[in-house]
Amino acid sequence: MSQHRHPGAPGRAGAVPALPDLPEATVARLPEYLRALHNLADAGHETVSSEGLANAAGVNSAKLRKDLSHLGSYGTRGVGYDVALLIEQIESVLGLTQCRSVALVGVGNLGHALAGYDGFASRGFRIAALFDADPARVGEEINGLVVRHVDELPRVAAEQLISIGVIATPASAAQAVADQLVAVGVTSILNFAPCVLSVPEGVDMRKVDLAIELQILSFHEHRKASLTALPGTAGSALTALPGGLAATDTQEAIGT
Amino acid sequence: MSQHRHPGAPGRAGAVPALPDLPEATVARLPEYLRALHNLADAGHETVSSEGLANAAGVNSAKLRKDLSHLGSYGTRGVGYDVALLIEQIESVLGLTQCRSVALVGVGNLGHALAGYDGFASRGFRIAALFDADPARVGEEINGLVVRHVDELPRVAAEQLISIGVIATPASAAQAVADQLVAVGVTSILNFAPCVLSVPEGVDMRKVDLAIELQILSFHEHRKASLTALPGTAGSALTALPGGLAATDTQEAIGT
DNA sequence: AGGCGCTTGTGAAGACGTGCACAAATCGCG
DNA sequence: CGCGATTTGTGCACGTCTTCACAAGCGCCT
Ligand SMILES: NC(=O)c1ccc[n+]([C@@H]2O[C@H](COP(=O)([O-])OP(=O)(O)OC[C@H]3O[C@@H](n4cnc5c(N)ncnc54)[C@H](O)[C@@H]3O)[C@@H](O)[C@H]2O)c1
Ligand SMILES: NC(=O)c1ccc[n+]([C@@H]2O[C@H](COP(=O)([O-])OP(=O)(O)OC[C@H]3O[C@@H](n4cnc5c(N)ncnc54)[C@H](O)[C@@H]3O)[C@@H](O)[C@H]2O)c1
Repeated sequence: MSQHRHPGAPGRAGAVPALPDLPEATVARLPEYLRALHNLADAGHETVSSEGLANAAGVNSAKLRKDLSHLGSYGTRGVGYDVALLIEQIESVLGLTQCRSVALVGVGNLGHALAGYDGFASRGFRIAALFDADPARVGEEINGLVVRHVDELPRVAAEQLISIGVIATPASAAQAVADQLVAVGVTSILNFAPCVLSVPEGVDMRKVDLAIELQILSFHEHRKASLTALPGTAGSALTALPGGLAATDTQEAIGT
Repeated sequence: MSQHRHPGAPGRAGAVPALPDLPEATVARLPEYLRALHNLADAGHETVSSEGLANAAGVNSAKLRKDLSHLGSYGTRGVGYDVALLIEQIESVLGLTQCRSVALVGVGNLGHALAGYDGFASRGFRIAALFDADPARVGEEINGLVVRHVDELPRVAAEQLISIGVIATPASAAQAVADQLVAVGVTSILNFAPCVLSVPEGVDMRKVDLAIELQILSFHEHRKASLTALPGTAGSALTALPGGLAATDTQEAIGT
């Protein structure tokens, strides 16, 4: 992945924050830290050690410290990190201090679930508009939002600034929708359709593909099966645990 | 990620296939190649060059060749790869030659969408059972499958071999559900709940988290905004493309 | 048969990510 | 005031992944 290293960009940011050019792997973990921190805050913790937070987020403590050090975070040696302060810092870095508007295109099977999901608002994202191409769906109201025809996208985008576009149409329509989103100035897209999309430089694309996840799991399942076929050691994977308690130390396969 | 290198395991597999211990990054891309290959096959192509397939899958051609070389694939120099043969090879490596049964736990907002999704069957996965804890949902029929109470999991799992468990419950119930799945012998789990789950060694866990994807996009959006604030060069990201055609060469940010 | 163009497979180098291990810093307590 | 317990921040080494560049192989055309 050679992306996100925009070539001619000078290392300095505009005004106050002085963005320190975080490693992509770190960025991908910050949201997990953030969720763990919110849980800790709700539980009444004022501070947390790197070990504690790492456990709560399911990562190595050294990795966590390095990640936080990248954003110049201030922990106190011998004590740990101030939970509230760290939440503030991470939210600031992730750009979550302002509420971001999301446009959802394709209100079918999956689109309905997404439109009704409350996990958006709780993290500072607001579904600003719903679009579909099917006249039968246009006008339907979901969660207080009316489904509009996708042709109205330019007009709606002109009214309110759309931060992120979400594509939940069939794969055959996804590229066209992406082009439309880009045309109205959307520079971040999350795609649920199982296909590759081309977008111009400067537009960020992320993809969620259920089938791929299942196939990766299938591979490991296949591999485990052919390993238990004959080796003398360890066939314990198939036996259930004694109690219902899972071991708290292991966590496997987070390809992300 | 130190996972998937099971320590004591000898390098040799059981019988025929001689699994060559693929790099994890390669495994994650094989499903994409597979989809691209199916598209090519449907379009009537008999062979494809690494360049052509790489384009269709949205990756670098050198990377694609190295990936395929890992599974000992036989392309022909000067010609390319036999599409049908390559499909067969990849499906065999991914363990897709046998149909895998999936158990879905949590038939709520998201669970309904998943249960009604036809992208499962088309890739060799079969939803074998639906479970929920809410008595009001038990008995409901979705897509020809009856929702059962989650307490019946052991009995159902004994009847049919479950390959993969999918968790679509609220986060508060996810760990308990994971424990139950592990207890009945499931060794691969796909989790949609926004939380970290502990599973014993030998069980593979993958996670799909919408909120994390949005927050990563938010970060890049934030970064782009503070870059366009003052630098003299390149403010072209905001201007729409000339036609509706997207450039075919760039693709950004696939953290997966 | 021979040459030519095209494509694969891979060695090597570099970029990136991870985790250990330890010095430096801070707090609390005697 | 000093000391020990604790925890952060990071230098360093290692493994993984990516990309370039090119020799070797294949088919086709003359
Ligand atoms: N349902 C799932 O659980 C699931 C899971 C993973 C991925 N997906 C993928 O998500 C996408 C949507 O899945 P779904 O099950 O909701 O399909 P669906 O057919 O139920 O919904 C698709 C919706 O998109 C609309 N649409 C079609 N063309 C459009 C266009 N050009 N502009 C705007 N809207 C348009 C249709 O009218 C329809 O309402 C598919 O690509 C699917 O492969 C679905
Ligand atoms: N809806 C979305 O678009 C979306 C997107 C991303 C992630 N998620 C996550 O997916 C999960 C499900 O979301 P949802 O919108 O479908 O929620 P939901 O509340 O609509 O559905 C949850 C279902 O799980 C069932 N359930 C609760 N405890 C259970 C248990 N112990 N065993 C079995 N079933 C149990 C409930 O009865 C309910 O039917 C949540 O964790 C959510 O954060 C949802």
